[in-house]
Amino acid sequence: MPADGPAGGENLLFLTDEQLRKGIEAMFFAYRGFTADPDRILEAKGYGRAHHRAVHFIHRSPGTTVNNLLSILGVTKQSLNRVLRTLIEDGLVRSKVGIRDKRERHLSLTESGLALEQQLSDAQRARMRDAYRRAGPDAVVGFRQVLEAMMDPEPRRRYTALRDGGQ
Amino acid sequence: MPADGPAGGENLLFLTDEQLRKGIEAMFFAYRGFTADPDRILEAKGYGRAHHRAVHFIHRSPGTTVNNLLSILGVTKQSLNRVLRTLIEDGLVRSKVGIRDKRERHLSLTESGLALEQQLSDAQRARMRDAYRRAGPDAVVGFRQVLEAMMDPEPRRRYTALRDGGQ
DNA sequence: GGAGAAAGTCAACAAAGCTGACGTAGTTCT
DNA sequence: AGAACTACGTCAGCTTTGTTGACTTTCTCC
Repeated sequence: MPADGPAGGENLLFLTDEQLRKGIEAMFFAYRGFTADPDRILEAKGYGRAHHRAVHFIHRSPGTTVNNLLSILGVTKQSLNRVLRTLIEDGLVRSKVGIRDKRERHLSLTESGLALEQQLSDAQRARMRDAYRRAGPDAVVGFRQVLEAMMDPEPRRRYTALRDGGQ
Repeated sequence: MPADGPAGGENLLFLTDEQLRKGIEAMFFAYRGFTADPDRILEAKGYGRAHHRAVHFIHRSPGTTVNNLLSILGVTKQSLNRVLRTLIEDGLVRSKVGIRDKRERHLSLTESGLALEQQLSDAQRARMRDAYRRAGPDAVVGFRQVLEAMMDPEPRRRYTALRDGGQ
């Protein structure tokens, strides 16, 4: 046992506090890089990260309801409403009264909304593509596995549902 | 060429827009999980994520100066100062006037500051450890590679310097 | 010794989160 | 038909954390 180190036989060096600390800091710095490009674009247009998230998820699920968006984003309706109102006023998002249930509002992107989404996701995908390319396919698989394991159960359920089914 | 798909020979399926979109969303949901546990602890004590970051990096580099911390965190000194002031008032952080240069303040954690840091990093490491364990060592290597490739150059330089040298 | 740079502090403002209360329209249950 | 519930929107007010601008103290260099 002494020869195998404190872990006692298995190779668990990747679970040391030091390794975990590095993972934590990597997550911090990487997330900042991940949001940096969209942040610059958004700032120039007077929007923030909250607008980006709304636009992204409306784009992914056109016709989604406010309530639906709320549970994906995990914010209060007052907070989302503030963002949504400016997006609708600026003509980037369309809100249509539901047919079956008229209490619901179905959200979708307008032409200019789609244009902004394109611009934002182009920038973010470029960053992601570059990282993927430099790290290689095997690393990408591992990357996704760890991220998925790090999510809370409910977002994970939501994520994996879209992961494979998403076209 | 048609048999190999549009990429033309290489296996670049992991670079499709759809794959990249999944990576982007995974990053979003995972980061939320990543910060969830510390956020709960902090909220109970009346602190926010900014306090966590300050405490973390002071812990990692005791005796660091305000300016140094500033460039790691990438915020304005006024913003950091507000956080630092409450931490000092509450007796979690110690600020010592520099000996060689009296303009500088050297920061370090007090006993109770260390206790909070411990509590926060325990929670965050537990989450990270669990994710690592479930994904396995190979996945962890890939995870770190992609994150590193996603950072902006300057944070990456700073990160890799600490990555291997850190104790 | 004086000019200017550097480190840190104070004040005031903005974005985006939160809670709580309330209104309105539409749906469902009894 | 009436009561209860749901979806959405809004007002008011608070917090955290980012910003810029103005200021003091301290050091460095000419």
